Amino acid sequence: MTHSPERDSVTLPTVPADLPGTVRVRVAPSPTGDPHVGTAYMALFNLAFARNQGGKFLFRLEDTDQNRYTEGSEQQLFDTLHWLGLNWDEGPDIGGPCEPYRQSERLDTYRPFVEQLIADGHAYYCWCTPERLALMRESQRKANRPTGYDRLCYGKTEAERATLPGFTPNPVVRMLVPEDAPTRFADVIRGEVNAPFPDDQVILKADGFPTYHLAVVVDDHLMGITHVVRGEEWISSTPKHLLLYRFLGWPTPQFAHMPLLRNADRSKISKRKNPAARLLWFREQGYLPQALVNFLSLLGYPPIIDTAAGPNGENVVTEREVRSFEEFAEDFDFGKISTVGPIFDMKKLDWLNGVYIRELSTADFVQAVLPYLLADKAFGPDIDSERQVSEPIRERLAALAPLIQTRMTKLTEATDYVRPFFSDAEQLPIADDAKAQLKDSAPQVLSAVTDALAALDEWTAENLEASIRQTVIEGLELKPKVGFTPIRVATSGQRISPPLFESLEILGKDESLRRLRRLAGSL
RNA sequence: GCCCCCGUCGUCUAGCGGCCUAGGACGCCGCCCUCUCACGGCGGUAGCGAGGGUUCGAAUCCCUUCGGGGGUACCA
Repeated sequence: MTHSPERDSVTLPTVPADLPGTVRVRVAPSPTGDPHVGTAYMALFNLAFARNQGGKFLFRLEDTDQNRYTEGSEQQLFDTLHWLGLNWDEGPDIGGPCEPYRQSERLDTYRPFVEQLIADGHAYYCWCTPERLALMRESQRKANRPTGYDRLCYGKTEAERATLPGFTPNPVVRMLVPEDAPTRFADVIRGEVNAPFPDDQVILKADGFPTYHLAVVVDDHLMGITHVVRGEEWISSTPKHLLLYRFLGWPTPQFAHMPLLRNADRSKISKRKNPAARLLWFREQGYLPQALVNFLSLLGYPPIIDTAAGPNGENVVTEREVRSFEEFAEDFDFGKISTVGPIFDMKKLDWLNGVYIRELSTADFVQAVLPYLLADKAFGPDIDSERQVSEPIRERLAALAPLIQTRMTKLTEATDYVRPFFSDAEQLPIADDAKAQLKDSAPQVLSAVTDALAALDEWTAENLEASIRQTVIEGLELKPKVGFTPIRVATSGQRISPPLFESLEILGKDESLRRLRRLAGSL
C-alpha cells in the first residue's frame, strides 16, 4: 500500500495478506425491510462474474443506518438469496478472512481513517444543524444553483462556529472536495462515464456511524474487492468514492454500473408499485428459484447464442433463453450487458416457470409442490405439516404429477387440480360453473357410464377409455366433448381437470362409481 | 432547478457502416392436435422516438431535439 509504514504500524487496519481469488466481488445489501429483487439481481451478476473468473463472491451487510434497521431482515436476506442458490464464499453467516462482514461491527475500523483524513486536511468537522442545511439547499435551488454544502464550518474551531446560527454541538465529519476532484471514470459496462462534481459529503455521522460513502470505500479496499458491481443509481456518487481512494492512497477497483430494474411505468422498481419488488413474493406465488434466476439473467443480458454451420455452409444462429446459472456464468461478459433499464414484466417469468415445472422429475415435483398443498390444506383440514403426509398420499401425488405438471404455470395452481383427489365423494364440492355446462343428456350419460364401469374388471385408464367411448360415443351417439363432460364434473367437481381416464384410474373403482352416482342423484 | 445516465416490436433482446425489405423469445391472434384445461406443432401481428448531418451506403458514427430514468441526504 502507498501510505507510510509508520501509520500502518500504529493505527490503520490493512488488507489481510493472500486473500483468495484474483477477482473479488460483493453484494452489499442493507437490512431495511424484506429483501428486494434488485438485491438478487445484483447478487446474480456479481456471482456470475466471480464464477466466470474463478473469483470469490462476498456478502457484506451495510447496516450503517440505525434508523432504517429492520429486525429479521438480515435472516430473510440470507434465506432468500440461498433459496435462489446465490451463495457467497465469505459473509456474516459463514465468516471469512475479512471478518467482520457487518458494517455495524466495524465501527473501530472506520474511525482511524476518519482521523487520518482530518489530519491530512482532507476532511473537517461540521456543526451545522439539519435545519440550517435544509434552508441552505432551498435557497440554492431557488437561485437555480446546484445544491451543495457551503462550507460554513470549514476552517473554523468549534468555538468560532458556535457564535454563528444553526449550530449543534454534535458535529459530523465532511470530506473536503478539491477543485480537481475526478468526475470521469472508466466503467466496465458503459465505457467512459461522466459524473457530477461531488459535494462536501458527510463521511461520519453525528451518531458515530460512517455514511455509506466512507464505509463502502474502506470495506471494499480492506476486503480486497477488485470490481464494484452495483446499480446505476451509484454513478453520481462514484466521484466521492474515487476521491476517498485518492485521499487514502489506495488503488481504485474497477466499476461496473448495472442498469436499474423498472416498474411498468419505467420508474425504478419499487415495492409500492410492484409486488414483485419483494423477493419473498416469488416464493409465495409459487415460482421456482431456478426460473427466477433464469429470468433475472435475461434482463439486460442476451440469451445464449449459438452459431453453427448450415447445410450450405451458411451461418445458422440460434438463441436459447432457457439456461442454467452455470451456463449463464460460463458465458458471462460485462460487455454484453445492456445499459437500458429493463422493465420487470413477469410474462416471460411465467413461461419460464412452466418450463421448469415441466422439467422436474416426479420426486422433485412432489417435493416442490408439497408446501403449497399443505398451506392450502389440499389433503384435508387437519393435514398441514409434511410429517403428516402419509405414504399413500405421496403415492397418489406422484401418480398425479405427470398429469398436472404440464398444465401449471405456478406451484400454487396445484391445489385446484389435486384437492378433488383427496376428498370423499360425499364431500366433493361441485362448482356452479361446472354444473352449468351440463347438457340435458347428462343424466343418461352418468347412468350408462355407471353401469358400464361397474362391470369393468381391470380398472386401468386404457380400459376405462375404451369402455366409456363405447358407451357414450357409440352407444349414446354423443360427441366426445359432450359425453365426457358429465363424467369430468362428477369426478372432479370442476370444469377443468387432469385427463379424465387417468383421473378415474387414480381414484379407483369404488370412489369413481360413488362420484358418478352422487352427481346423477343431484341432477 | 442543477448534474448524470439511457432511447430497436406491448415486454426481454440480437444488431456494433453494407449479410437488415431489422432476427429470436415471451405475450397476443389464428390454425392443427384434442375428453376440459394445458403441453406440443405451424402460421400471423408488431419496432429502429423525431429532425438534421457524415458516407457511395446508416438501426449502427456526429449534432440538435423530444422522451424516459437516476442523483441531488447526518438513506443506502
